[in-house]
Amino acid sequence: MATSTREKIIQLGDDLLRRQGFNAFSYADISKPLQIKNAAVHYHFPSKQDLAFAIAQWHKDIFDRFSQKMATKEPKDRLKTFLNFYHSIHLSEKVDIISAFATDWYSLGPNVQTEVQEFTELVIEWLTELIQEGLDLGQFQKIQNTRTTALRVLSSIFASTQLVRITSDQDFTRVKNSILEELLN
Amino acid sequence: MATSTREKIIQLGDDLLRRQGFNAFSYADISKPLQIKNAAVHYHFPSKQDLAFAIAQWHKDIFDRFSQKMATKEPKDRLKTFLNFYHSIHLSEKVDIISAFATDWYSLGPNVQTEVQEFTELVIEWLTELIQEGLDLGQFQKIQNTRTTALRVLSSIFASTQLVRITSDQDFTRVKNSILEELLN
DNA sequence: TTGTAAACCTACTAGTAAATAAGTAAATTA
DNA sequence: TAATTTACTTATTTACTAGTAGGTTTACAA
Repeated sequence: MATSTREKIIQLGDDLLRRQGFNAFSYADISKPLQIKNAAVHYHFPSKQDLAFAIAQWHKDIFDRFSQKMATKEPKDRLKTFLNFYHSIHLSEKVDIISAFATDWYSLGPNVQTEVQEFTELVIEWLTELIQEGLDLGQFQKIQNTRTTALRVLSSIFASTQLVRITSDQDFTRVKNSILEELLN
Repeated sequence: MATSTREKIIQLGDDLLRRQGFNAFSYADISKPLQIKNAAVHYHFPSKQDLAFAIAQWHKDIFDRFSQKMATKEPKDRLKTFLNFYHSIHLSEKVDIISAFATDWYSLGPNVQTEVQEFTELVIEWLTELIQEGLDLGQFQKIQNTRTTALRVLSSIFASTQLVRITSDQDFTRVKNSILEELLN
């Protein structure tokens, strides 16, 4: 399956956004590795905001496919897969896309912000439902409000992808296991 | 008490770093509001790395004074003060200094990274001790490993300062209260 | 075969970035 | 009081930034 230039730009842009931040990479950082000219990137994404928008959209699509594929699995396994997904992010020296957008929030145009908000709400709702289901099935322990728990799982895990840049790899595993232990019976 | 230009630059730099990110502000964003010339900023901080270093150092000093002032108070109150401190950060549309540095990690020189690491370890250790003391005094419930708990408190709270940029103010209060409830008897 | 549109490239602009050299005024020290 | 240091300014450099105008190639459709 051949990857289009457009797709390659999005993927590389995503990589740079999450490794270095929105204001830390330029169109040259994209065009050089892909061996195309600067203007070619501008052809696909006239402005950097357009690229940011496409990256946000891309993540929405990926998450949609992910949640559909996971729909049949039980809450416990869904949570584990989710946490493992973040583990792979942290190993690749990137941060979660939500926190990447959050830190550069005031550099983003309004339509990008809206797209990111929609994506984030999608993830929070997915986690909230997962937790509710886990409670109903007796797989999870009774905790607090489900949205609050979802928020804490999300923020713990994505702060960890940032924090371990400063401290150590160990600390990520620690937090990850602690989330599981806290929820699971 | 007159604030020196040097001090003003650090404070404004800190503000910009935590509101917009390291790569999103320029020396002009500092010199203009202070009504000095660009070169004056370079006089105090020859390179942007030097400024970042000074900001990190500044936070170490502040935290030192903070922890000394708090030393006599009991764990429960120390935790509350700590959480309230972060609440004020989030209200000012800034993020925690640790997460600000973490996101721009690969834009920082090695000496700045070391300084940030030292500061972060300081905060984690302070939190770890606080939790241990709280346990010993019977003010906190038995949780998991103390460092793990410290990491989760820290990452929850500082991810929240980012997350609420995307979602809502409410969500911050939710997480903050949840941390307290979880620990307190 | 001609027309057209997609996917580029060449070449450029205008603006901004960090950083520096050299000069100056005021305060501090010898 | 002379020398020096501190805290700047003016003026400039080098490098890079996002973004654009206009030309070229390729493929596909009429």
